[in-house]
Amino acid sequence: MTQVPHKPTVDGLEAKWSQRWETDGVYRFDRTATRDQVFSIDTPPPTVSGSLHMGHVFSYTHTDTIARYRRMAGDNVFYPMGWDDNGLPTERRVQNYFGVRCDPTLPYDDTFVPPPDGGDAKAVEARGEVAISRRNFIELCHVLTAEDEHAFEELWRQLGLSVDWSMAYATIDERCQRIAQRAFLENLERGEAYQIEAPSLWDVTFGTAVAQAELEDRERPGAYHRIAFRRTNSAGGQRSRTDPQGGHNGTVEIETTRPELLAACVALVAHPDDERYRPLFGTTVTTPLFGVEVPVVAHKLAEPDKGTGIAMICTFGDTTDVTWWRELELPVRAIVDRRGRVVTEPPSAITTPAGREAYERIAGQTMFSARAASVEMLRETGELTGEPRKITHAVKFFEKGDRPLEIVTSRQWYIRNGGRDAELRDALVDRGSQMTWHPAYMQSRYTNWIEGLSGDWLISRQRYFGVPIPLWYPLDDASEPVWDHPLVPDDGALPVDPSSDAPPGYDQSARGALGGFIGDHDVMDTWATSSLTPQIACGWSEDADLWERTYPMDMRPQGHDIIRTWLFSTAVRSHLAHDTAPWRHCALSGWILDPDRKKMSKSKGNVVTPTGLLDTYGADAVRYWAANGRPGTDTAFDEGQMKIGRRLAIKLLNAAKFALTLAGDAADSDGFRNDEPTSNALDAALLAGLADLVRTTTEAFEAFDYARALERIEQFFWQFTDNYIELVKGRAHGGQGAEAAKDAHRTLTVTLDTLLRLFAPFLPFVTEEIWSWWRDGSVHAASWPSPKDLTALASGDHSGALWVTAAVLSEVRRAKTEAKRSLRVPADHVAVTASAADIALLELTRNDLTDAGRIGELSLSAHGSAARPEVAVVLGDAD
RNA sequence: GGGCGCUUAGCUCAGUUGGCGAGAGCACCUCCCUUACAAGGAGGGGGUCGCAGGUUCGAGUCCUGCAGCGCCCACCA
Repeated sequence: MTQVPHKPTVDGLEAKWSQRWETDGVYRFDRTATRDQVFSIDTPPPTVSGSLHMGHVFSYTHTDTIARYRRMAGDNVFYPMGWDDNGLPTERRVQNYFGVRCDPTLPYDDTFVPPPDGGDAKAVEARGEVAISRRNFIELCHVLTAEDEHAFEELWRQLGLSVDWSMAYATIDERCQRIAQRAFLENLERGEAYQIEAPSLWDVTFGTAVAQAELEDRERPGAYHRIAFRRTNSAGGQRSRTDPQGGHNGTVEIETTRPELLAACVALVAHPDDERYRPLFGTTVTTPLFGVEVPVVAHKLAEPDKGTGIAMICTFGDTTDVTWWRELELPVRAIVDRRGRVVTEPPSAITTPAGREAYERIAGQTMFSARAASVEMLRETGELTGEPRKITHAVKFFEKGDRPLEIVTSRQWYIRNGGRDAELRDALVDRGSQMTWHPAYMQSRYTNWIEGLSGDWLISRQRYFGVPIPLWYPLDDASEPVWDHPLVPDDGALPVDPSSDAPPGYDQSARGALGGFIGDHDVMDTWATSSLTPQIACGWSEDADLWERTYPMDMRPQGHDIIRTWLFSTAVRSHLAHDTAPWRHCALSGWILDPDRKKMSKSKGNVVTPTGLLDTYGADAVRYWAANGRPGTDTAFDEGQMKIGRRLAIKLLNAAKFALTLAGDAADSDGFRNDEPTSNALDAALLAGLADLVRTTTEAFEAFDYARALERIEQFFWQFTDNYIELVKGRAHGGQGAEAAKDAHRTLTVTLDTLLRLFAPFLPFVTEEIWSWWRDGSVHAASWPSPKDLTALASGDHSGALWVTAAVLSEVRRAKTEAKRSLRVPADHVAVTASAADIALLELTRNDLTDAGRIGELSLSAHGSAARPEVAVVLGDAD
């Protein structure tokens, strides 16, 4: 029985229905479904240490519309949600909030309780940071992230994501750690993970190595310093003249932005074809200040038109230095330590008293101070030519850091990703072609990234809140670790923390002892866990049954900015472990830009919080805004769109109320299984249009183009309310007899029913509300409409009838509006001239038309094949 | 330097195999309290579809070149 409220409202629907969906298990995954019946979604777990922002709402809504469509289309949707709480952002929060510091050398303290003054910044500052073990630190991370996750889940529910909450996971939870460690150990076993000591990019603030994928360039001011090197075999005194023209007389001039690295200089390099420097190849020069003899070498990466065309190679100033050092087999003369300071002990190559003295002045200094000191010394000795020339240049930063990266040599773990192996690289590029990209052009970002890789994936981090590298190293007779023979845990023991657990066959007392062991202190990069979300979500190595039903996954939604990190690293893991692509479809979402076209981000301070908007406009309205963002396209934040979304939701409520009232008892019947098709031209035209709409939106959804689907549905809906309902009012009220009314009632019922299903993926709350007035169950469990059912309801081809009738009605309205009269004013006489075909259709709909337009006399005449009807209107007297 | 994308009304954007006068929403203007909806409804004004060529009976839609904007990447001395 239809129960329509008198004054329907969109307010309060979120709380009402999200609760009902949960208790009814509307979105629960059906574990009995086989792989071909399942649509599995690899939701990228959002980072919980920050607040949710509109970008999240935007892209997660896109995914949800697809999920809801697939569910209605008959798939069993596997739609879990995860939280990414692993990694640096959480560490920083915990550190500040509780006032603690992680010291991985400390033993676990199982009696530890969090400082009670957590959150009280002043109290924390007064007492200073407390050092705790890694395990204790991680426990605190769990405490804090659990709260964050709760808040996130609430918001997602308010937004109406049709997630199966029973399958939530967190990347630092025990199961995820176990899977991450197991996957790593398998990589190790297959030779895909390896450890080497090599120069790598290093963040001096966080004290950790970072990976290529985590770099970003930032423009920074710098200066070229022109510095003279003395040619060793040119003899002469200690202070040879410098030659402003370029130093042919006994000196060679280079330009550098990093004069503080002079002590780390191991060679000068120029292009092999550079005539100016050819005579110097094979000779040596002496470094200024430090008096170290270094060779002049040739390499094709040296660019003749950059600086003076000859550069100094330091170990290590930038990644080019690393390439030169490796390919030219130069010695190491490192002077930068892990804190970003000059090491106190000078390189052994510096032997002269003057050199040692010069080194004294930079030892222990920060790069900044060392640079100033170096420049000063070079001025004193006259080896600085002219003044430093200011420039702006790009410098590499860790994306989360705020000091330039240095390059330091350290022992690190890597996973092969094609960066040093053409065959693997090609195979991974190929995997990209096994996935369908939405939009398609995004694939080139994936391909480009792989083709530009310069090394394998560095996965070890010298941090704490992360999944530990599950290895130990035996200590030899000299108490030196035997790096080549790591000790591996038993699978049953996973996850392990090598800093507090002992390896198989050892006792805890052997830790650090002669002939004993040490644990690996490092954790894995957060991406090393995040890249396993398909394995985590689908239960790899833990739940074979679930794995069988869900992997490889159907869809991976994510932002286009993390193709190089998340998407790519996930492809790597699946390729190595399962020899498959992780997903069939990659759906990329754009960013939310503020009105100034900047990406919204916390650091820019232009973030708008979603909660307030959800409260103001309602979830359906916010979803409407999001769903209007084209796949892959950056979209401006626009509250105006939310207002329109809210209006749409309200309009839907009112139109539904009205349609159901008009339809009366007919609404209670199915509507689809009526004996005879309608013969009314207007009804048939509407139903034909509706069938077309269903076809179009189905195609759009199959191509993951939710935005296109919404656009079409909305367009049809307004046509339905503005024209069809207006035209059919009189007939539905019985103005043309009972039989004619029945057709109208059924058409109203069927159209509303269909529109609700079509709108359901976008406006889940308001559609569910209306559905509940007159239908059983949830609209979200209802089937997606079929065009066949709709065309079966209409007899004859009258598809143009609605259009031409509405066009005439519009002309009549215009006449009234332009006469500044009310639409209630009768039109005494309306004369329409149109093509024969249109006139024939108008004859069929004339009663509806005269009702809706309050037309006294309607005369129709066919004339030629005019494209659009010409309408002459004579208005009546005042009402 | 390489790759990708964008450039349509004042603003935000649709326009999918090239086809009969170029669309929507917002903003602006006019009118209407019509018994579904005044946080509404009915109408209206406004665009040489970035520029220059080309293919075609016909191009916003295809091709070439150019320009501007944005993003990604690059070994940035």
